[in-house]
Amino acid sequence: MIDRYSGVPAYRQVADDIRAKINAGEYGPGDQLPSERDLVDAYGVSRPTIRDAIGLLRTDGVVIAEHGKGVFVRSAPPVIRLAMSRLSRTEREANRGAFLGDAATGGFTPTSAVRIYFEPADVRVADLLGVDPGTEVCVRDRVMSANDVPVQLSMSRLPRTLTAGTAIEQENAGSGGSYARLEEAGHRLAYFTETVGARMPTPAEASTLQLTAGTPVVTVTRIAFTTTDTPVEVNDIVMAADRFALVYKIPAD
Amino acid sequence: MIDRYSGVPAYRQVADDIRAKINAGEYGPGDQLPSERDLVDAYGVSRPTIRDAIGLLRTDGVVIAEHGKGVFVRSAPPVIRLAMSRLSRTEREANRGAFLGDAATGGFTPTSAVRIYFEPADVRVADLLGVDPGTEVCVRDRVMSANDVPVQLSMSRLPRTLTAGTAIEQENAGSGGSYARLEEAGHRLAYFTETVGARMPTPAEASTLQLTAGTPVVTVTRIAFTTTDTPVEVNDIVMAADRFALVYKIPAD
DNA sequence: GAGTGGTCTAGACCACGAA
DNA sequence: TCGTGGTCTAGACCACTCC
Repeated sequence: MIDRYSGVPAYRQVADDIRAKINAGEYGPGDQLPSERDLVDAYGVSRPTIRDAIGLLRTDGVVIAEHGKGVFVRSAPPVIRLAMSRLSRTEREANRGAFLGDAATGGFTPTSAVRIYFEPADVRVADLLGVDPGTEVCVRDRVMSANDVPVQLSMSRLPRTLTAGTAIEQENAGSGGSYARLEEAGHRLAYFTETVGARMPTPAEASTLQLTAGTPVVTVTRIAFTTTDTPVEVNDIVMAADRFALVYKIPAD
Repeated sequence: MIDRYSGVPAYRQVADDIRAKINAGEYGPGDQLPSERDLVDAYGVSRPTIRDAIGLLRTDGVVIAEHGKGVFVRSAPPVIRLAMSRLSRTEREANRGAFLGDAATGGFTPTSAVRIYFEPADVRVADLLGVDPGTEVCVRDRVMSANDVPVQLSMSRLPRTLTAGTAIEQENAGSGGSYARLEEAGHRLAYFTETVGARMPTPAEASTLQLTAGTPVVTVTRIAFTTTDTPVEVNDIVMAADRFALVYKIPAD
């Protein structure tokens, strides 16, 4: 099964062969692969080599290993599509904050845990908010869950001059969320910018989002602007890449 | 240095320790880590264990190993920010296709290699384009490079009924790109949707994009719609996540 | 208890890069 | 030539899952 003289490392050949079998449907989603010991016999290499091969497939997100049970072909969870409309005033007036809007669109039961605290703005946040570094900001640090599975982290920061005395500084910001409170306080929102990227999760993110190896995170930095083009909130969002897709609509003019 | 009785695997403790030193600035971006043999002595574990630790940091994109040279702390390449305006008619009329518009925004020298071919639409593409499966589509399969480094893959498909006899079926679609040709042919574009996600690259993608381990790809599926809400193009774009960020503007109403 | 993956060792040899 | 990472072996013992 393994060509010793091809120049391609044995563990790569094994990984490629298993990957090919998965693509060919020989192993379907959820199927169990042969045990590592069986693969040792099948390919005629040592167990560490087999483990290197499986390690490759794991970091690529192709398979998942379960201790004591076996290695299984990964089946993709349903993707939740997040539309831009989740940020619309209509949604807010229907009592939904952004994440609850997501839930309505995505069809899952949302829960969220919030931690509120205050801190001086660091250079990046100050720059994005157009304030001086050190200005006190209100931080709403949230873990959002869909059907009790944590799927999104959100760290929202607003200058405290805007939040003092409002429900934004409460754990429950009230119906329509912080954006609704901002508008009530006279800061009418005009638009948001979202800067989207992706990277591998930090260990902390991997653990709270219960990410399996080989799952990147999508990062969104959302900035809310008022009708006077003043930034009033910067929100750093991290979500599991295998569970979300973001949909944007762009005018052609 | 290693606590044998903590329950935390040795290779994890080593990885965490090195990661902490990087975060603390003890090793800065571009710095070389001690050699694996030195780390063996420093931590008192075997080389495979050290290699497991470094493997973790590699798949997390924290360090890069260079054969024969050493292991280095990764320094993030400058991120190219892609704004929505790259799809505007103004950009097209300034002779720029979407990728050339990206280049103007991102400040890099763009080149691109195109392969044109025709094939029947598969179920997904047919569905997105609103045509019957099997309908012949024109495929523009491109590898885009910035300063001669491949950074983006783009697979654009249009129903051949729209492209027959136009420069879209030529390797060089002409100034303003395929979108300009479509509008000249009377298919005035109204808007695009972009569906953004992320995942680990396939081996083929990792090799053509020259991705180091631990770099995910950002995927964008762009669909172009005409003023009659007819989809005319579906474009699957794959880009290195460490080199791009996508910026979208969302109205608040 | 039997089978699974998880961790770890102490070596060996190879391929690459730089001096 | 020497130091670097890359690959590979043949074991060992542990932790988890299921019967």
